[in-house]
Order: sequence, then structure tokens, then C-alpha cells
Amino acid sequence: MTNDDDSQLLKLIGGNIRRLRKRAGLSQEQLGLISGLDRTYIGGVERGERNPTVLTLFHIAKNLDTSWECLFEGSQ
Amino acid sequence: MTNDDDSQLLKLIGGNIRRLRKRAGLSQEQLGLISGLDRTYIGGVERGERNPTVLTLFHIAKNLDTSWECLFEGSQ
DNA sequence: TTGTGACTTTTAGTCCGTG
DNA sequence: ACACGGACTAAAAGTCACA
Repeated sequence: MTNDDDSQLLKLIGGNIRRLRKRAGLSQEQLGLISGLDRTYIGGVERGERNPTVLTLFHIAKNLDTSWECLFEGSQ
Repeated sequence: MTNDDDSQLLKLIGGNIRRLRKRAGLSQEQLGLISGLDRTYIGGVERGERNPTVLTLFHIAKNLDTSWECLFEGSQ
């Protein structure tokens, strides 16, 4: 079901999140706390192992003070 | 869990999808067929009643020949 | 052609831990 | 501070009959 294109997209988004999180000086746990998400889940997303919903991504972006464009940077 | 901001975002995205789908001259059923999704599911997304995952949205966008920016147009 | 409710199956997301 | 796993619960995926 999850093909190569898909997993590459998830990895791309995850990498972007990780980069933005570090730029913000946050740990996975801190980002999880302010976003209302579990620390292990944040880690999974960053590694491209999770397929988050739009709203989850929205909450993460909001707490990283970033926009959709930054999250999807490098795709398409 | 889903607050006002959230449901408004889902409606915004859904509205964008609907607009792009009509612009492409497709019915919900046609878009569903080429995207591998049920037509009722497409309808639910367009009405903002579903909280799709990144990959689901990705598949829809791909078959509408559009980009992330268009899907999120109007947010942030 | 689309809206809607009810539904089952799958997965998003949590919480406990380990190295 | 993070990767990773197992067991769990909430919610998304996916389908259908009918309006």
C-alpha cells in the first residue's frame, strides 16, 4: 500500500520537521509537550515511519512557527 | 479534540480540493476511481468531515495535477 | 451526481519500557 | 536526548445502501 513515492515523501517531511525543530532549539520531548503529541510519535514522524494526519501536521507546524511550504520543502 | 481552528482548516482544504476537482472537469466518482478512493470518501474530505493523512492527501493532489500550495491556499 | 449514516478494518497516536 | 519495541486505545480508512 505504501509505495516508494509515499515513503520518500514521509521521509522528506520528517527530515524537514527535524531540521526545523533543531533550528528552534527544541527536543522531541519538548515539541511533543507543546504540540500535545507523544515524544515517541514525534520521533517516528521525523524518521518517516509515520503517516500523520493533516491536523497533526498542522499542530506540529504551528508549534515550530513554520508554514506548510517549509514542511513540504523539496517535494514536487 | 478537533477545535474550531482545526475544522476550519479541514473545510478550507476540502473547498480547495472541490474547486480544483471541478476545474479539472472531474466528478467525485471519477476522481475516486483514478485516486483509488471511494467517491463517498472524496465527498467527506471536500466537506471537511474527514481528517485525511498526508499520504491520502498526496494521492488526491497527484491526481488533480496540483501542488501542496494549492491545497492549503488560504491558510496561514 | 452528491450527501449522509451506519458500519468494519486498519492505522494513527499513547504509554510503558529498553539500550 | 534519541531509537526502538510491545501492547494498547482512539480515530482514520474504506465500504455500502439509500435519499
